Amino acid sequence: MTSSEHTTSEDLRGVGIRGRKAGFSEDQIYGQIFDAIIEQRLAPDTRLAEDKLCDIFNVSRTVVRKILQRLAYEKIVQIRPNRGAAVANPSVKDAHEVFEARRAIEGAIVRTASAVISPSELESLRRIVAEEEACMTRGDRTGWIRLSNRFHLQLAETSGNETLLSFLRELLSRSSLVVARYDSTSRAIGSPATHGKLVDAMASGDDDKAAQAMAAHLDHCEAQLNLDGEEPPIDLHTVFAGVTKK
Amino acid sequence: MTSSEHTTSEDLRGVGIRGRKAGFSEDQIYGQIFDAIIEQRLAPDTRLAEDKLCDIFNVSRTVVRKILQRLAYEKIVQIRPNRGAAVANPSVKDAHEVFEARRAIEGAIVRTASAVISPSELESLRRIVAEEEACMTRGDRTGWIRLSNRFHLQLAETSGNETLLSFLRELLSRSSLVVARYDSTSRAIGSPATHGKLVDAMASGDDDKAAQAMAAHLDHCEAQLNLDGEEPPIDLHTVFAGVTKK
DNA sequence: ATTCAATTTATTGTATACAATGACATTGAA
DNA sequence: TTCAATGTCATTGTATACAATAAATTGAAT
Repeated sequence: MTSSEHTTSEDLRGVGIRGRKAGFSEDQIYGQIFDAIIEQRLAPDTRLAEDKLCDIFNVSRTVVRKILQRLAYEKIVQIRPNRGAAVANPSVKDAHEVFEARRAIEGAIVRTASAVISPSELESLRRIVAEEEACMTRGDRTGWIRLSNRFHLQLAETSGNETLLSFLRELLSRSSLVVARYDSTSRAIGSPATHGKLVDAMASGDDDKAAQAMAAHLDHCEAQLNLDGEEPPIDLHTVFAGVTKK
Repeated sequence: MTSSEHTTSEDLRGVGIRGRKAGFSEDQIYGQIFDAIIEQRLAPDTRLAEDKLCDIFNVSRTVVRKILQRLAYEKIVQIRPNRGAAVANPSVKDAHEVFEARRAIEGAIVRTASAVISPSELESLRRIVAEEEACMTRGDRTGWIRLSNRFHLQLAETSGNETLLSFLRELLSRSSLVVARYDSTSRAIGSPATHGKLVDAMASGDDDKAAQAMAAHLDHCEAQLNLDGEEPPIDLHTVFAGVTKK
């Protein structure tokens, strides 16, 4: 109980989550945990014990619990009653559902967006695509994912529909988890070239073409995932928990 | 402070919300508040003070707050920092967004559903439509709204996509608030006949036709709303709060 | 009377104490 | 060695106390 106080939170700190003496706003803490999950510094099924998070961020369990519940609403964290929170571990079905939902929502988004997008917004999108390419060639997977998400979010923002935007935000987070879980080679992030074609279609003002480009893009990403094989090997951990003697 | 203990919660109790001595699960309380809002027993902008809810349901503020946050996440309740929770009062823009999102999501749902729906599920849908007609002729607005929501939810359930289902659940709740706010004559609930046509299209196996029926249905509902006129008169209440002398 | 400031009151935000639950280890017998 | 039962420990669930904030009220000065 003496030494444990140090080791407890070290495993989370070691993952890039840092807290200080005092004063971390709820949103900041939320953002830190969110980023750690999305950027795959916290793997699926990693337990998020309340006390450890309290130690790290120097806040009470009240606010930690609030944040965990928020993450649970967004399906990034799973809370099981009396058993605490853990980073969500999406099933194969979840993965399919997320992409299906993205097709529906981003289809609508891209149609609206291509009708109202301004030249400067088009330019901004192209800039993101360029940065994506830089990340890809440099092998910066984390940056690449972040930029890809940024691309899709910006599209949603130009569509002007905050409701669709918030749905997409959730779906993008879940997509990141799906990629972390089912795409070891990062092929499912979606190539910058495809994003480029999407921008071209929007620039031409043909919303059907743009919608089709988006659908093709999402189909392609989903196809890159290893969803056909065996079920989540992470369950093995639980399955063999009683067998392996420590 | 003696008599206030009674009056405090009476205004909420008077709206059909009832608590007992002890023991109300979180989900039950959530459901009671949710239903009261959806069935329009609690009007938009009605304040939901934590203490009063605690009195009514005999639980601590901890659990009441958790429930309020959940409702806020679903955009049925609005929480302003340090100022408490109130029944959400959707703006005109919100109303348009909700219907736009429903077109996107229910379009996808109806396509998938019409591909996999069974005869018994078709029959079940028809039964709901029949009940809707009964409610309409009898003038039972509450029952009608409930059944209409039930119809759309069941469709989503047969599609099998839980992600789209949960999005739709949120959108239906928000739709109910929009109807409460912008449709005094209840024309925007959508006529049972339109639901009937939708079922016919699905029965024929033509998913394009079914999707089109859904789109037409939603367009029709949205068109029935009074969204063009002046901005929310409910704000007047606040505007005149300092003028009218009690 | 009206306006503004100061004070009081009501309500929400946060921390913490205690209760309840589930996980784990130890024990004992088959 | 395996299994079940039991007790201990770690962790989460709930209530409550206190702090912080915003609203309401009071009172004086104009």
